[in-house]
Amino acid sequence: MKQQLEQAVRAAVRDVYAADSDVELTRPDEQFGDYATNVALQLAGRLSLPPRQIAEGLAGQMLEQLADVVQDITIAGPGFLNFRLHDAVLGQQLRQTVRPDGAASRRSVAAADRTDQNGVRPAKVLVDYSDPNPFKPLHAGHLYTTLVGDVLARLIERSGAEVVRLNYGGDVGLHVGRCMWAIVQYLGGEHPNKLHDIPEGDRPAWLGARYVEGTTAYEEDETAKQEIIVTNKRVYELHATNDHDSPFAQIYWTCRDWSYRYFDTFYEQLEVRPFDRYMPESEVTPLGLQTVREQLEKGVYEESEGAVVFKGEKYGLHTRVFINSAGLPTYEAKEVGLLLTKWRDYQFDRSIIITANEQDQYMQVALNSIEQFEPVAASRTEHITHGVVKLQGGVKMSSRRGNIVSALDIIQAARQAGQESGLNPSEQTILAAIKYALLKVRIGGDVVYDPKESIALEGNSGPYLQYAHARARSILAKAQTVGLHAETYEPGERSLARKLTEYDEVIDKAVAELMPHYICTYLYELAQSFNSFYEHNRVIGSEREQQRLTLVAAYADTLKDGLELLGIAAPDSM
RNA sequence: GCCCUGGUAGCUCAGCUGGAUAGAGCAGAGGACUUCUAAGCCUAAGGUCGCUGGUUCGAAUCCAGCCCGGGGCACCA
Repeated sequence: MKQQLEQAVRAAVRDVYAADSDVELTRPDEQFGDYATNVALQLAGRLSLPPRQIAEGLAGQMLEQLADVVQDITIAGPGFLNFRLHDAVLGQQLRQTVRPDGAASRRSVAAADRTDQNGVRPAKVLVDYSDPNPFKPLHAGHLYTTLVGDVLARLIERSGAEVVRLNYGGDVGLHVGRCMWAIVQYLGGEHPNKLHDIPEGDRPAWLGARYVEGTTAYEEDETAKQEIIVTNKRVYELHATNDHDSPFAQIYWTCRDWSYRYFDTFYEQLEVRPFDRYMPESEVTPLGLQTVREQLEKGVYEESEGAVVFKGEKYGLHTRVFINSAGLPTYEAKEVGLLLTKWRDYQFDRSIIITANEQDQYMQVALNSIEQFEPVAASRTEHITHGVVKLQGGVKMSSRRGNIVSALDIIQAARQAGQESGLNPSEQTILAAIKYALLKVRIGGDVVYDPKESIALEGNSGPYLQYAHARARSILAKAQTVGLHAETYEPGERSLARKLTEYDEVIDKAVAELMPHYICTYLYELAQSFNSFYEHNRVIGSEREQQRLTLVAAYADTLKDGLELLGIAAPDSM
């Protein structure tokens, strides 16, 4: 519908004024119509004509041509053209938008997402997110980045692309050295059998405590620091020699496994989609190291003070170390290995990496260096960054100290707020509260998380929308049948119908820009629109029961589809 | 110092590829209701869109400079 009207406007502009224009229809305030365009205002300067006069010329041309679709075209304000659809057309549009049988069948957007470069097969899109490091605790930031990644992957899937969910994690590197050092200290030497004494449920917390000890020792104790550096090297060697047998290696593999199990449990608890592949650093590091050395000879990288660096200054960036003076790869070299491994294994059409924005500049340097020798893979890679999660009240929770807020603390805070509200929400509702609260704000900036507000049943919250959905289902459950559609609408019905037809446009925009908060905003507005309709219009027992039930059903299906796209469950009753 | 981010109502945020009176929620004020889940509905109040210039018929939106917050700037990730 939108495209059809846009074409009609473009054609009219061509026919009447012999001009080309980029026409983008918008959704105006309801009092004006169903669709609007400001094309007359844009043309006014070029044509040296008053905008309202241009609008009149266009309206006259289109009115006849669009008679089957549009009941009127009006001109308002400085020269906006407003279109109002026939009720029957709106009803037809609604049937195309909402398909109760298979919500997931809705198509979407951008050809670039839907197909590969030649437009033949579905595009293969890699989405790399969450990326927790084994041997380190999951903090609030991991919770956020996991939810963002999960929903972006869902959005891309909705566009028809084939999505591969990747989880990259640092199972080698200084943080592992720190933790391994503290583990060995704790065990009183390299005694892997002593690990069995630690109860299964305590293991994540136990590893977290060791990590904090190792970090503190590294910063405060010079002897420990030297030992940790040695430990770090031994971890790399263990991978290089494929050592699974030495006592040190046994400790490493056992604890690494604990970490991965802990991550899996976490993802299950969050009810996010499972990952298709874990790509631990140890797996990509050799290729990264080798590539950086090769490109060092070709002049992409340079030696400086014993290290191998990329000088980003000529590209407006800064210099970063890829291989340190001890010959060990830094995160940068690992990133090279990661990207090349992705490229080798998937030949992706698009690769998206989601991280916190503190990695923004570093990633630019890494990508810029890769562009010098693998330009296609680099150009198909996008880095999306988000901010930091803060608890209401301004508590920071990011550093690698021991005073961080863990991911589970966030869930616990929501649960507690739920209990204090006296409503004892289900786990499903607690998850809805957290997910919606974090996803409703635009990705990019920091997010302030307020447990009380998130779990609140009034206002723009996940539980509110779950309830709105359950309410609609309950009306439908009371009805015998649901009508087919309406040919005419009363004003209250029409408003809701119009709002419902915006759904596809909102999804398209959310997918195209990878901005899930558009969906949140829309769903909330939709619920408000429905509540207002419902307050003023009797459904069951009304003369227009069938027409209204159609709207209720379309509304419930739309809410459910939208919530599920956000990874939020929509139970039929609450 | 340089680079990246952000600065919209008391609080938390939408709006930012320029357009019709700058929108929500929370908090605070008022109201309706013998009815399908009131977790709702209706009404009013609340704004120098960080500041100053510029571009434009038109700027919260684009450009420049400045102020304030967060992050990053060589061997951590």
